[in-house]
Amino acid sequence: MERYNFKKIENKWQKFWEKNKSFKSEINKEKKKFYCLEMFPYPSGKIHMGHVRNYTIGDVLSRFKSMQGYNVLHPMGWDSFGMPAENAARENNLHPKEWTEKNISVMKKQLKKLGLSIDWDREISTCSEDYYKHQQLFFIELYNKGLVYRKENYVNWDPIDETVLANEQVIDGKGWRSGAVVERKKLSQWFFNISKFSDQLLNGLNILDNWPNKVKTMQKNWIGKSFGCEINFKIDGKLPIDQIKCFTTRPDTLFGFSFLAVSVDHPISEFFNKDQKFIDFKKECSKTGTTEESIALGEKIGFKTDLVATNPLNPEQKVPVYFANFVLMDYGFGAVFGCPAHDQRDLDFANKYKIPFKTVVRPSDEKHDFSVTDTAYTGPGEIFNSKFLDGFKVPDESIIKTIEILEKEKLGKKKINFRLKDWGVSRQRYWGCPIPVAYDENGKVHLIPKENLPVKLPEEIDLNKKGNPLDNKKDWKKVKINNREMVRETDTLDTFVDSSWYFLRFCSPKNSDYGYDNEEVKYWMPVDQYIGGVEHAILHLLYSRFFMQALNFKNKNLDLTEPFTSLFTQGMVCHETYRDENNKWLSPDEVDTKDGKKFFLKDNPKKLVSVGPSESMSKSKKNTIDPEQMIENYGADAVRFFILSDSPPEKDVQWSEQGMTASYKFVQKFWLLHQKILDKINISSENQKQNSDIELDKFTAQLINRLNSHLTKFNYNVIIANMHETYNYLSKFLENDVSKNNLKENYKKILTVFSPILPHIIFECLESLNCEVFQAWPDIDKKLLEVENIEFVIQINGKKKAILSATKDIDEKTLMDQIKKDVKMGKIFEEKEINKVFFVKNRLINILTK
RNA sequence: GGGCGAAUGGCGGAACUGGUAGACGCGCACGACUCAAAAUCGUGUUUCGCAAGAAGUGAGAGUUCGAUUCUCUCUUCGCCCA
Repeated sequence: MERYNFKKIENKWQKFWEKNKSFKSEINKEKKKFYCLEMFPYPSGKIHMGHVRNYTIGDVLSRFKSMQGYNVLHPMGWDSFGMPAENAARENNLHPKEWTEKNISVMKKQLKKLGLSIDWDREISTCSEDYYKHQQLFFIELYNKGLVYRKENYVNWDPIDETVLANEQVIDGKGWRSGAVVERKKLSQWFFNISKFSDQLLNGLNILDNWPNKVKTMQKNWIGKSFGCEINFKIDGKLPIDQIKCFTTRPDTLFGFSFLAVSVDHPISEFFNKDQKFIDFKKECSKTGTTEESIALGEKIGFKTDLVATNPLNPEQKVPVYFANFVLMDYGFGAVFGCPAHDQRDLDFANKYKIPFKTVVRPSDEKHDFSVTDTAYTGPGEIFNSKFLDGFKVPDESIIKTIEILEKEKLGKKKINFRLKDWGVSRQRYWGCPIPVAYDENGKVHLIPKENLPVKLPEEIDLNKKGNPLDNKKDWKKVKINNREMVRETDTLDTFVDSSWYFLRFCSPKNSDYGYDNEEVKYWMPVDQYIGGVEHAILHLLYSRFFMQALNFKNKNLDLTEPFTSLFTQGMVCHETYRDENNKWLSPDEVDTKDGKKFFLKDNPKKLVSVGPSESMSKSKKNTIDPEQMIENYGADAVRFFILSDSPPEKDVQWSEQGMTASYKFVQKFWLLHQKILDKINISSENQKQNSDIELDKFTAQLINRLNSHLTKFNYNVIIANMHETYNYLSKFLENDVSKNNLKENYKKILTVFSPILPHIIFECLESLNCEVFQAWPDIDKKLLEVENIEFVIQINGKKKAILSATKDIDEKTLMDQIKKDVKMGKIFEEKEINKVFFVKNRLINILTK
């Protein structure tokens, strides 16, 4: 018997699918559509195991849905703008475009080797002019709708490289390449007005029933709607400042007011800009960084001003005004009122600067002597020490009533605040979509006329020069609009913009006059199932949702606000980590073991290797496994089988060599079994159905029934277990005498339902069984799911004592009689008196004795 | 610091709406084949116990005839936000 030659067979079917355009998708209004989308990859060089997992999950679903009769759209493309291309270009002296295109061609070949059911005719690449020209049009559309604007904002500035750094390029406050201390610098930049849709983006989450709650909570927290009030504090001092506005969610603690803190970027700071001490303080603040994290962890420092603020509810109370590093200008109004007793951060600050304060909330069970010293009290209770607020229940009643009082006295007003900030889309880089605007000699913004789009990236570029590459490109910058000399915008768009609408492009990838075609989008959208890593739970998904809002804004272009009906977030692929005696990372193929406990260097078995915990695969820790190598060694079917087998798709999975070989062996065994089944069919004759035939009918029906549910719930690891069970069952089953056609029909169904997992070998099996290779998903005869005999669990006092086979739907009395007749069980009733009996139909009986 | 989630054999994990815990795989042990090994096949494999039996799903409580599943407290771990 011939061993299964996966290389030959996989290649054969991949060619077959390609030649026949088996996965080409076209509008067909007769059929229900299913749009299955996996997050498209960044073409970094080669595919990694994360891609294999992501795309295998999507492929199984796509194939399943199309067998169920859906018209499936399953496209693939490339998120191909971005920084790594520029870095690689510098290192290898290769143009970003060439580098990117080379990677795409490699990765496309690799993906094809996985046997994915992708409609490659719809392939898109965000760095192609054909894609980004539409994006420029969207930019103009959004600009005209008033959703795009310019404002000054801080960036991480590397003074040596004269470049803006992304947050992840700042390591310990220094530029990752130059090592220079990073400065905060103000630049004029482009923003998308995402915060305009805060409420819609928040409320939209409510209809996304098929999104993981985790992701919805993350988005909800990110949007951060808070209910509170704005309060004007009267200011006295030598400066021309009358009042400072604060936002607070806890106006009810106003009698605990003990200082006012403002951001160093607050407009009033300009009155201090000549004070050397303030300048020093501001510099000190910039060292602690701007992220909320560094502020939370860092030391809280303040700069005391001579200003005095008045408590609006208690005008005789005057408190000092500080600049403080923990107040951010872009949240609220850049000013907070400090209430140390009921906010830990305020308390730390007050204790540090010895600012006196008062406790105004006490837990309901505490009496008059409650007071805060080192730990702020933020829980529920009631207001005290607060005159006319005394006795209000904290939090709800106290906050609402206090706001009512403030509004009545015209001291403040109710306000909803959002944490969500507008989306800064300017990037001072070359490899991105050019922003289609120019500036006249007065710096006024002019849109590039539509007929002059796309604004193409210049081909020739020097990435080794300091500064923004496009800004250095003097000839490219010059542009004539309406016969006026102007200067182009040299920033490019954040690559998150590229991925915010690619799912629309897939519906009509070749539409030339707009980013998408309305009719196609109406048919295919929304995405029925979106699959990707949870790391994109916030930004990418929120930006995509925003884009739908923005395209619909004013003109209801799409008549659709949520792009992704269902979302599935898959876990990561992990592997053990290895280090040598010098603590240097080692890759798995440099390491060997005999017993799975002691590991040593392959080249030098005397050198022991220390084994670290299994972590998500990453190049920096060298714990990666190359998918192409695995496909080469074991075949795509075996790799698909393994990546689905060991863990539920939403959880992390451990890569293991043993698991991989086991999967390979399964594929081989499956092929041998297939030969045996073919032989059995050949030698069997066409008989009347016997017991064994009916048993097989039932097995098949139950299998399909279980698979239906597992597939819709993404229990793919259980499907793999079912495949093993089926293998075990069939190999035993062949010992029976069977009816020829019955075996063939059942086996065909079994092959069919496993084909989404192992498409190549199953297509080969179906072909050799003389069957159509594209099978429809089989229906089940419901009668076959019924069972005649139930294995009843007999419990005495809640403990399992025996199992008794009884006919289906047996009643309690008949079953009790049977139990009493039973040799072993009967005795119990002689000894003990029955107190009560619990009978669960077709399941169990629980007998309680005295 | 806040939010969310998880915890089941040596390991990965199964268990429908509360109803036989440990499916399936890996590993391990023994056996067959072999001069031998690998591969393959077969048997076994939660723990304690010779056995009958008992205990058992992170710990402790609660609801229930019955809890891996529901409730509360705690511990540990993970993720996200900070």
